[in-house]
Amino acid sequence: MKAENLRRTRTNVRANVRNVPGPCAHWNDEDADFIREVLDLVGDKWSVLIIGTLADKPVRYSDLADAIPGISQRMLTLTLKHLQRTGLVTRTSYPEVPPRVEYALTELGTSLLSTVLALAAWSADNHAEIRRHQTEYDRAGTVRRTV
Amino acid sequence: MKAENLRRTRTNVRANVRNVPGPCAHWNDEDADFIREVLDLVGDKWSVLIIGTLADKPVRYSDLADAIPGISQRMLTLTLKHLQRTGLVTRTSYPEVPPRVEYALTELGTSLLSTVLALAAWSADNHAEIRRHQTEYDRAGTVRRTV
DNA sequence: CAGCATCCCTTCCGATACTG
DNA sequence: CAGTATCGGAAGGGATGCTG
Repeated sequence: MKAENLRRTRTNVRANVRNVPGPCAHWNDEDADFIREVLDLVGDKWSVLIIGTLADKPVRYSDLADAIPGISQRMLTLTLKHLQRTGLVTRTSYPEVPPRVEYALTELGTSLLSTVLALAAWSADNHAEIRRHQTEYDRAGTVRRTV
Repeated sequence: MKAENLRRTRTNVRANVRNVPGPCAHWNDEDADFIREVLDLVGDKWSVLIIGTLADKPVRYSDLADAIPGISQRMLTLTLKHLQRTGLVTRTSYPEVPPRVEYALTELGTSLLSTVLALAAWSADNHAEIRRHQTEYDRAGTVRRTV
């Protein structure tokens, strides 16, 4: 189990501490793991784009590649497998020549889509304000660039 | 602008194509950029944990470090700066000895929290089913491990 | 058409040491 | 206490070539 490198350092102190303050009022440590699992899935570079593309109909592999700007073959395949494993999409291959494979959202995938749409709406709503903050923050950092 | 390596390859073909199919019924390419920006922010390893910890009261630097299991000093500082730049948290330092610095959610940060809570709820609700799919998927892959 | 395997460069991030 | 600076391993992800 390679527990040998649990040497206590200044970082990551809390692992060895009893009686810690709860991390957050909205979830416990275990919940935090779950949400991070979902965020790792959803926060990756392509998953959300794929889910969005599959939103209302099954799409075949090459059509996905065409529909999603900039995705590489490798990442398309990898992400689809990942989504499949999580139970968000299904893969159906039709024994024809030439071969045809269609990917579709499962019910689970659809339910996640609607949740993600809330985030998309937030993004659209607050995009301008975020930009404002960013440029202001960056401008403040440029003061006295003495070099 | 180093446009020289725009040699058209089999990957990433769409960049050179006119008349492409829209990527998704729920957002256009530009929206996709915004949502990915937010996902990059929120999908990173620590942002959500920090936001959750700041949910109902300002918290000082060292208390954040204690409250969030496993975070390194480097990542705490980095993520806080990132969240600041985006306008989700504020930093207030009190000129005392010893120094005290408190981080707090802005209104923007609070609004994002409530959106993220929806995702947290989804995670909790569907965690068990996701696990089911994962183990089933993995079991299927273990068939005929001939080596 | 629908992938898989390989190479390789970039980014992320934890550990560690040092400062106002 | 609240950071900054630097290093090195691990992971992410694009390009390319090959297969059923």
